Amino acid sequence: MPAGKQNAPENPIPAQRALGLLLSQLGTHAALSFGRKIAGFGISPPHLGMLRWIHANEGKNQRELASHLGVVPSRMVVLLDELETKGLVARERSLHDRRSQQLQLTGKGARLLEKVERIATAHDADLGSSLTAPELETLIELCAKLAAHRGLTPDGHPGYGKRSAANRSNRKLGNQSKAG
Amino acid sequence: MPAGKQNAPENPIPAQRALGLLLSQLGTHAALSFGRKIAGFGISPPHLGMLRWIHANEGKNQRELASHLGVVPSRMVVLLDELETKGLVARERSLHDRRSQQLQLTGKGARLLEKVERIATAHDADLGSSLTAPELETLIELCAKLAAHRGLTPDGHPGYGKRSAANRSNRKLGNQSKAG
DNA sequence: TGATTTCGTTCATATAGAGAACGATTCACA
DNA sequence: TGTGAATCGTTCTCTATATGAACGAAATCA
Repeated sequence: MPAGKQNAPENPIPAQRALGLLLSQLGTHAALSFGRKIAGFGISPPHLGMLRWIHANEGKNQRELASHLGVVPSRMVVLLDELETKGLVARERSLHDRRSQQLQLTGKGARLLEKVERIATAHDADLGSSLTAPELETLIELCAKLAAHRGLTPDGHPGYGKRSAANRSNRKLGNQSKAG
Repeated sequence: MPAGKQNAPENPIPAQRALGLLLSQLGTHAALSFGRKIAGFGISPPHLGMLRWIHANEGKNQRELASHLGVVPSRMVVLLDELETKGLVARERSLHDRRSQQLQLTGKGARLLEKVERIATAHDADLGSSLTAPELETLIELCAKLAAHRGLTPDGHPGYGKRSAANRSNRKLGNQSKAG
């Protein structure tokens, strides 16, 4: 489909077939387009991940949330500030340990989460709309297999800090962004 | 492996099966881990994309490179400065149009590209190492199908600016990063 | 009790990316 | 042929994202 670009001497894997490149493209596309869909609600994909976790783990503190998501505590403060300012999440000093903040969704937060989950579901359906049902099933299965093998669990998924769940130990990176 | 997290009331698509989330996770993981592998050479994945394109399109100018990669011109200046400083790329004022800069790889750049392509090939192999050969073939095929349907060509792939090839028109986004 | 650790926070800093404006040049065309 | 418009690359400014150091308050250890 695209023209021009025939004169490549060496021949590494043709770009169309490079798994890493494909995944990077698709992942970025999926995340950005989803981000656009929920931007109107004033939240970003990272925020959604937080809302989900808080919803499933009411009363846990910031530390736990941060480590599940692979975010540094100081960053978590900012992200939570944003959600709290919008009235979606409430921080409450724990009675047992007055250092820690217990997190919970507000009614508004819970309602918003529900709405956004519907959008996420529709987004997923849209993403796979060019495949047949069995193809889609296969794709998801293979992706899940890959993710499991790389230690990528639904919690602490990349996109929250460069130290993703799978790299929590690995310090020291050069400069880079995404793509490959 | 991780415990706790059973009490989710509504039930949207279980996170393990959400295509968008999986792709976002895998894509970010693939890009970051690849970025780590080539960081030692002083370049990042975006730089590699540039080297590839320049190699395949010697003599074209920055404008063309920028638009193929979906990067804003002012950003391209910086990225090219980095490659030029490292002696990998040469800018040369065009004789026909003295506004534009013709791009080409230096010998050093070409040699580096070759080395890095080998790493990329190995990286791809590693990514798919948990699948059987036919599974891998299937996965790549399905991903390619998805990518083609979304208008994501090997040129101008996401990871270069938030306006990926597929969104070149779409302005105005809220705040967001990746993940979905 | 005093030393140490933990939690959340602030602050300083770094990086990536977008957009506005600009000088130099080229182009359109009257 | 000359002038206004468009184009190319650049610099500057701003914002978003992310990290790490240091710190106060509180808890825990010894």
